[in-house]
Amino acid sequence: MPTETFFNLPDEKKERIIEAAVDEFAENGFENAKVNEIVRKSSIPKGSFYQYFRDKSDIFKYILDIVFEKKMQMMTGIRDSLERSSIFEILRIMVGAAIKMAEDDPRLSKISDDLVANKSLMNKILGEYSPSSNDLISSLIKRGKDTGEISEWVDPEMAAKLITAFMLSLSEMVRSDSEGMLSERARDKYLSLIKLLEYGMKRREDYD
Amino acid sequence: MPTETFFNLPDEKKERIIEAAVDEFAENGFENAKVNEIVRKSSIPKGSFYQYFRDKSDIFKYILDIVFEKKMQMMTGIRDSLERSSIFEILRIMVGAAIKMAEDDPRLSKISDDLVANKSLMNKILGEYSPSSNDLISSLIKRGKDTGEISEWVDPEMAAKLITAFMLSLSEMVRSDSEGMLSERARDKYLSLIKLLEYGMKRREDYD
Amino acid sequence: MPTETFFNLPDEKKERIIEAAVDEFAENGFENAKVNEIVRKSSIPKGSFYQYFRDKSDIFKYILDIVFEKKMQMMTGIRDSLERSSIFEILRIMVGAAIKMAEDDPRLSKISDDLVANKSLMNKILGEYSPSSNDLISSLIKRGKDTGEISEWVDPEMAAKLITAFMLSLSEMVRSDSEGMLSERARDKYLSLIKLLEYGMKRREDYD
Amino acid sequence: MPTETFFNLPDEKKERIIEAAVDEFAENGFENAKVNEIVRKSSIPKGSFYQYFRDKSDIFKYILDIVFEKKMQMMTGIRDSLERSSIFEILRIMVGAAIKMAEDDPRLSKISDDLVANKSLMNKILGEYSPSSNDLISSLIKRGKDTGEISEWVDPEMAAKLITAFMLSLSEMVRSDSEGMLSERARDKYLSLIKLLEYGMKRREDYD
DNA sequence: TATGAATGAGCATTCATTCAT
DNA sequence: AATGAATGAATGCTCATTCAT
Repeated sequence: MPTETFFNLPDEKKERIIEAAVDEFAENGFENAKVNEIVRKSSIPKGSFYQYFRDKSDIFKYILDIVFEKKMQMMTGIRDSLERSSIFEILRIMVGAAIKMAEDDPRLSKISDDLVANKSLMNKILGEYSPSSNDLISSLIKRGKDTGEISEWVDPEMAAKLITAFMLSLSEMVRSDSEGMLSERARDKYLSLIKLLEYGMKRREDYD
Repeated sequence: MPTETFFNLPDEKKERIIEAAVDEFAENGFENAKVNEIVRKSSIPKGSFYQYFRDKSDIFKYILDIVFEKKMQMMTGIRDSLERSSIFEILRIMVGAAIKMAEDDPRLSKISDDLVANKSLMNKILGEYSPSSNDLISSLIKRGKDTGEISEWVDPEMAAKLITAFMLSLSEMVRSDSEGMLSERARDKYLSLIKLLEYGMKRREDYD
Repeated sequence: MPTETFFNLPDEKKERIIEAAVDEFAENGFENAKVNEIVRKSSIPKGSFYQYFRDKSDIFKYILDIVFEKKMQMMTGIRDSLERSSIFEILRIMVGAAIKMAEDDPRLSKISDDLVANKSLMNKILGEYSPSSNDLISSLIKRGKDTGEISEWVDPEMAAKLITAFMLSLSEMVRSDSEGMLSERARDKYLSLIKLLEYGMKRREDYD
Repeated sequence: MPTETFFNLPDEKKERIIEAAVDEFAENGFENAKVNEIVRKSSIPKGSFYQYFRDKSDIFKYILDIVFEKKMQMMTGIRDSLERSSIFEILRIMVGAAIKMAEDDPRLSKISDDLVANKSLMNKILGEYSPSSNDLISSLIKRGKDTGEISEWVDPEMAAKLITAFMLSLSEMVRSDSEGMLSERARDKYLSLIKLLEYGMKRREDYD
């Protein structure tokens, strides 16, 4: 965590530092990000940096906090629907959130995805265990199997990992989508992939 | 390519060097791998390293050759079936190969996956363009749409990216599968994911 | 150009570094000069060097700036006389400047001469083209031919190269002149060489 | 000096090695020439190189021997005329020889010139003293003054150095003369520079 | 003697972190 | 608290020379 000194800074300055760090981490990942560069981009003295943050990991973790917060904001609506909606509906919401995040704030989205994709980094930064979205998703799938929405043969852990990979890949597609794909059509295209997942897992008489 | 000097080395030594390099690249990726470390692990003088390889890229490319060769061995059977089999059959073979590779030689599998996942690295190492498995897969999907196996609404490029992500994720699962899952049951589990994909994309009267 | 960091250094330290660099470059030329040596001679940490200068070229260019400035100081008087003096008068001034420089600051003189003599270095350091003293001198000679001061048969380009070589050689002589030759006599001696050039090129009835 | 081993080699091999060394030294000068490269170009084993020559200096000195020998061949005619010709005639012959050498064997010419121009290299390679062409030329000039051919005010040592610089510069011009300048016209152009020197030094009533 | 692998000191450069004011 | 200079271990790479067969 940043020091008190950091939090006492005027907002504008804090903003500038965060901005610079987000930029640097999104572009280069944790390992290749340079403290020098963050310091340069935010125009603060190098010494100050180490008065605000213990080290590179420290500011990275702080940025991650921001990422998670943002993610949670995007997910509002999920919580409410968690109880009453079909699992596919929930999935659709989550995917929608991921897409929105990738569109609205590609850099935060990138940082988050990097972390999810890179287990050793995750352990290094966040310590041994880490809840991960996998757990949430696999529990959703289990429930889906219980309610009969999802086929018997689907393995929850496996499917959860697949879905995670799928969402990462979606984010990446959105981010690298140079044309922007103009919202509507884009979303359609992406959502068709969810349809794929849904058809894949859905329980049906003629198949099981 | 390594120099002749390298190829003239006693097998034991070559082995040691390759071993060290595979280790280092698998663990750290290209950028973060250290020549120093390869040199230390294989107990050769630093100068020798540069008598065997032009630079870090050189030995990395060489390791990639080994990776591809291994991959090709694993894929035997695909070539033959490429013409006559259903696209899902082919997918099943490819996935089987990826799984076998991840089981047999997790480090090579890791190196390969890193490359597939990291476009900029790919360009840096292998030159500007590079076919990528995406191209193969998306053309398979197109064919599937033509023959009516696959639903109209499936977007080939998107689905290809998804499948690629899926395969990467599969590899990763297998690799991190500490118990080993002892073959049979494991494969079943993994293959069920393909079923998911198949059901997801397959053309069906009641849905399209 | 050096970084701001460098310019903020106490004068004594800047001096020490410049001193060390001038020494090193004068003695070994650009290619063979060692950053390590500059660092050792000036007793600064290696890391600091790279906080002051981008790389070896950077400090070299900076030293060249100093060289040129010095040269310009020495040349005061040329500007004024450029229009109204005979070409031989101008040459005399230039030579005088070169000599003074070689006496006052042999190391700077050496560095400058190296650059003039080494076209490929010049291109490498200063970019593709570079006016070079040849251009100035050959245009002077052309003018001399126009005004009838210089014989018809003199080829300006050739003569310019000769004169450049002559001036380099003069500098070198002065520098290696261990006794110092105590000013007056020295200058006489050197100036006699210009007389040689003058007589050589001057238009005369009985010869042309 | 090369070892006996070297001299016992078949001519073709000796030739190849010399060829490679001349190439490398002409292109890069002594300091920047690489033993590795000589070894590569001549296709001999690295170990052999050190069985033929003590070190890099050793082969360089040997190449210098060849250079001098060649130079002497080119100078034939000088010896004979040394006694009876006017000093300017002799100079003309020397210059002619330098030009011929630069045309016939630009690489040897380059190596030789580098040495003449680089006193510290000369000392390093040939030991403290070294006769140098200067001595010959300055004694010629002295004689010229004695016989009244050359003006009183000419300082022999200085003029000798000038002439040396002049000859180096001539060689360089010839070598870099990409068009080749088709012999005849070329020589004229170059010889006009000697005329310049001659007119410059010659004793004349109206000047002295 | 021929061969080519072995060696290691040396080079330019980078960067996270600490220190002094 | 702010500042920016100081630091040095580490990195990728080079090359003359020696060693072992």
